[in-house]
Amino acid sequence: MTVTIYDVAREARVSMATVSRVLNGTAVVKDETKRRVLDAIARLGYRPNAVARGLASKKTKTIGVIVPDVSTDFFAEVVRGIEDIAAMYSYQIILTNSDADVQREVDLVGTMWEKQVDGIIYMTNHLRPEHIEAFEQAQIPVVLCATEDPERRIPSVNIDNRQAGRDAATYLLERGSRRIGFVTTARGVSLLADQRGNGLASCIPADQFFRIEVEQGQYEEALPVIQEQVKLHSLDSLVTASDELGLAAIHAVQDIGLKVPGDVKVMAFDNTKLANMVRPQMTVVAQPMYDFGAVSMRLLTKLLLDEPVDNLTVILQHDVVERLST
Amino acid sequence: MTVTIYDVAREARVSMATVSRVLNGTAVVKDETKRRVLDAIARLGYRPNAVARGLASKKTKTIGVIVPDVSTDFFAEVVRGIEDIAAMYSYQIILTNSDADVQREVDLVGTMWEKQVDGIIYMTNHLRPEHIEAFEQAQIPVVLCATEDPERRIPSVNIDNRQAGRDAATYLLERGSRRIGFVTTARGVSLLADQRGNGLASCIPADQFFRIEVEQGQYEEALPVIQEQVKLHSLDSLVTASDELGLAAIHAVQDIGLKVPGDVKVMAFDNTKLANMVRPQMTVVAQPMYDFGAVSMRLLTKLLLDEPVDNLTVILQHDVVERLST
DNA sequence: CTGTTAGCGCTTTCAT
DNA sequence: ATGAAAGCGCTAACAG
Repeated sequence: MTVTIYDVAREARVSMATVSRVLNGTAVVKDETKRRVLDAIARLGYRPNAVARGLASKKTKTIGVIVPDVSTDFFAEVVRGIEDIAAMYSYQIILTNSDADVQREVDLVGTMWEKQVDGIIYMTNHLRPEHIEAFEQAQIPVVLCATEDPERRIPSVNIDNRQAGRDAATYLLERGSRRIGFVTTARGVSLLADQRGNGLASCIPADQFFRIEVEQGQYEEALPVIQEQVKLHSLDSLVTASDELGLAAIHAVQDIGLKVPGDVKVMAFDNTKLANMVRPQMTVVAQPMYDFGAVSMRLLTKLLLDEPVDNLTVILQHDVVERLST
Repeated sequence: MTVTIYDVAREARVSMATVSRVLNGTAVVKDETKRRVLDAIARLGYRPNAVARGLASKKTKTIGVIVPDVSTDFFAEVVRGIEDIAAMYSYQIILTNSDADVQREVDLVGTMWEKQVDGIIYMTNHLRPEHIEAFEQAQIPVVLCATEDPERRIPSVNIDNRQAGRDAATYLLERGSRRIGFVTTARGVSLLADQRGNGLASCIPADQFFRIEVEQGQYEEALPVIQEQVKLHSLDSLVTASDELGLAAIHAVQDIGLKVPGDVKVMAFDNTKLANMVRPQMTVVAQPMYDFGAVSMRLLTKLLLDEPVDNLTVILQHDVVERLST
């Protein structure tokens, strides 16, 4: 039924070891012999069994990817970046969604362990001791992606979120903003969002800075909250933790009869496709989402292939992109 | 270093077979013995090696997912549906992007074969003989997702795209539309889009129907094309193959000084989050994206677990959702 | 209810 | 340059 390396060996009149050698390029094989083997492989339609190979070699050529939710613009783009580079290095990815639930995240590391993945690319809102412990127990190389380990124990790829917050603040302050609202999720939910908030707060006088919390960070629920806060505090500017919230901000402002950017400036984080597709097009602090994934995966390949790595915590550049909402 | 089933057996003073039994519930084990085994497992921090298990049992509990591009709203949502149900049945998914390239798609089936996946969920714009051949060669159960096999050889989950096209046409015709443009990708690129187009065309008099082709189907490139065609043919309605194109349609119309829906009605396909987040909110033919994935995966589990299946080609319901753009 | 024994299909020494 | 043989860690008969 299934054709194995034995069948190929017999067909080519060599030993299975030789077949393995031409398959993996592990050692020099005489040209003539190699040809015979390749012919046999083609004739039989042989495909090496990666599971058997994985058991024997203890390398599976698969990478575990743990992400809060792929269906999100941001992470979908990151995952694309991961998969592209993985494919380039002949790795496949096992994708799992954690919904940012700590218990589930830890369980997933266990699953990845059982699957014997060669490495893990890990995204979460907030790295906890439980995560670190799970990584150590599983003994699998991990790269944090768009996720920060404040103590730099785990390799990671990220931007400088605090600086990004400061840059947003500076941008607005320079343009005369004096009552700035920061639309974000509840504190503690996302370390990154909190850091951006801290960056903003560090540049803006306390009496000019207003934190606006939207539980899930979704468009629908954000609209009324933002409207209320803009009116209540007579805000002249809004910074949002995501493009989706940015759009909510624009609409919320418009719905109470004010103009963007005339009455209220709106500046979002991320720069997904959405930012460019709405009217007015949004000024954003752009994040290199695809690169988060691509660079993380590249870093992981370096770790796996024992290539030299000069820096285990890489900081990608962010970028203020000025458009029409400010 | 790594603890194996042998170590557990020794620690629990039973044979490896017994450990395997309590692990898999394959046979009845005395309570007392089971307890000893479970204790040993906990004490040693044992994790079964899924690769070894896969080699021995010829089942890997992993599913291959081949998708044109996860970073797309539509497919990201589908993949989420797949993964949720997969997790529910203790399957993991290997995710790969094909960019809708036929050669790459065929190669990926080969990769999945090598990885010994238990099944494949397959999405493509246009099913070709090469695909069918690849499936047959690999001998792996396949479920087509949001993809149609006109000859119904392969199990699939889809909506009735022709009917969806007719429904869109009917909706607009009943509301007085007489010059209707269909904004879509080039013919032949996407069978589904073509079928919807056919559905539309079958209900609309030929001299009232205008096909507007946008090469990649993206927002930016669509804007000028749509503007030109709307002016050229004095269109009073636009149907678009995606929400992204729907938004492009709205903006294109507004940019030439016309009103949506006053002067031109816009109706999109899909109903991603976007449709609800733009102004005016878009009337759409809603597709059950999450369910495409979830139902496909569920169907695949039935196939894999030999559960009875009454229909191998399942047609999900679509739905016209009226909002403010028509 | 539990133990013994073959493999699963491949990689990897160790010889030659 | 090539072959022989010993596992990798587990499941699955087959005994008992």
